[in-house]
Amino acid sequence: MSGVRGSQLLIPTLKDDPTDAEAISHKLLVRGGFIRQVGSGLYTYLPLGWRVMRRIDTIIREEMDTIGQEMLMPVLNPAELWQRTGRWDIEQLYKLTDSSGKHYALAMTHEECVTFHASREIRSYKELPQIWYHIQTKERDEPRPKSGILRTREFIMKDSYSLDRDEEGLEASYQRHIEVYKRIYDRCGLEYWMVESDVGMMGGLGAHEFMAPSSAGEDEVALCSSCDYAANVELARSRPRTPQFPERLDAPKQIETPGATTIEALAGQLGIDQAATAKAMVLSRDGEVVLLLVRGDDRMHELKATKALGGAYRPATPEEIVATFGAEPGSIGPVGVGARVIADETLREGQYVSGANRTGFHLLGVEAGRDYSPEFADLREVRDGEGCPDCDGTLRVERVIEIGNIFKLGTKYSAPLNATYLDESGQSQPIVMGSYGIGLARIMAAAIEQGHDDNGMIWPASIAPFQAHMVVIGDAGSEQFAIAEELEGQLTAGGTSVLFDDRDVSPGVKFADAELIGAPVRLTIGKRTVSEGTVDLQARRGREQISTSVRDAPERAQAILQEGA
RNA sequence: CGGGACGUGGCGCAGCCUGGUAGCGCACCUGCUUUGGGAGCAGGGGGUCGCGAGUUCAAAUCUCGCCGUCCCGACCA
Repeated sequence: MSGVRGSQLLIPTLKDDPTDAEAISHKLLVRGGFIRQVGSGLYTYLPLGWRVMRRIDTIIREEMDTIGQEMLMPVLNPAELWQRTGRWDIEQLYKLTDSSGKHYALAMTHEECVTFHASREIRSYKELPQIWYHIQTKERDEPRPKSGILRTREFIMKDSYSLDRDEEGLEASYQRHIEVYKRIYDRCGLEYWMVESDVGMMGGLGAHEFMAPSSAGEDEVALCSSCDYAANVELARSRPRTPQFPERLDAPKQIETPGATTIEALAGQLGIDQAATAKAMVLSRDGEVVLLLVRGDDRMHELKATKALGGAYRPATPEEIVATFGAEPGSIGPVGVGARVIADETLREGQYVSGANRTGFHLLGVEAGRDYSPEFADLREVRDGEGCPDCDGTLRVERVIEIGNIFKLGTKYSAPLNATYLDESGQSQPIVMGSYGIGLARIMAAAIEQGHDDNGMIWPASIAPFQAHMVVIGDAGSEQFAIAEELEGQLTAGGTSVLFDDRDVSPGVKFADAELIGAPVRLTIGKRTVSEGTVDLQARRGREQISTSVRDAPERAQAILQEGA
């Protein structure tokens, strides 16, 4: 084994940030010559980028092999499989027709395919449990690819599927995945959290996500400072502060509130706490007008509202509002209305100011249960600094990149695709399934988002494209070159991957590229070090350059790599 | 799908408002010098200005349409 020569490697680094890149990982990957864009949401991994992907791939494979069996399923799937599970109509699913008129889907994930195989190959409880996985290209017609490789239309995913006889078995497979996932992310040198997540429209029995903190992320999670509560804000709960209620009333009292059409104006005019008001939002779901209420100081969370309503909605038009409530927006409330009313859980107790359904008027002392009878649901968005729902701690809200997810599917797929087994008594039972995904490129991007400085990337040793970057100042045939080759041999013999930069460019270019590419350790061999019998060694992560003897250099380089994950 | 921006040698940009046939930096090629922080000098190559119509004697520049890319939002099994 030997290192890779810089003169033989495609290293198309750029001095300037690409115009259309926003995320740091996107900028650095393009600048460092790791990726190039082919079209919207479509990227080529150049040699440097692909080296990183392969190292991530290897880590995932090594860990997954401890619990599952690797296989490979096709990207192209017959339409029928997707029609049977009802997923054929998903907009993000690419559909195509072959020359004979048959319809196909480009798989966005492989529940259908796995379940198809399970239905044909699994006969008996004696063959369960199973965990099958593959690492393969996924296709999704993303409405809006973004942030470089963070959201693309084609990407490589490790997806695994557990087959169990019952929920107890599923729970065990789920736990085994959690342990394996933690080892994978630990080995990749990422900071991450496991959080409760929404099961999505596919139902299911529960789900978690693995989230890497980064400002480039698309999701937000709520984390408790003192216990292990951690949840995606899509379903996070919290203890809101207690409002300062005005004096209790035996019945609602109508008051004139001219021009007070916002909570801020209303609370200001009445001189009360915004949290002592109820904010009304009028929505339309399938043409039905529905009134949603949250506390005045809260914001409605759109996904929570969607779940409460049972599907997609739109804001009602002013005409619909006037027709339904007999008053204009800004004076709408729940008392005496014919429409469906859904109130946030915070409104169960206490008396709130709400619209009177008479333009320019509000009601004081409105009480759920007494004055109106809503459905209750969790509708409010959790905010940074609120109390933890499980303990006395405080929640903080952090932006994150989703680097993996795990779902308890139950029989969602096995039922429609007839994946069953015979139990001890000869009864046919549906297989209980789980599905588990990791996006390789997300790991790569998250590692950069979490490890970079002004000069470039700072890779964890475990997934770096090269672990050691040798800057050789001198031509082939020089004394520097000979010493560098000797060091290269020792490093590679010790299992270290080496980029031997022998390019015919100035030293400044080599140093700049070394920092951009971000190998965790850099060795510099020049005339000066040769005359002293030394090598200059530098850890990429903010460390001073040290001078060491040629003999000690490999060992000291190894030591730096050990520290760097 | 709604909103915004952009599209000019490989990359980053200027020129457009006020029409007159394209320029700068980097990169690239050749030669010489240089070699511990994105080298110097000299010479050189490369662009039907995203595409299509229109206005005009004349369009990178004005008008209309389309396409592409990015950003915000919606969406994200």
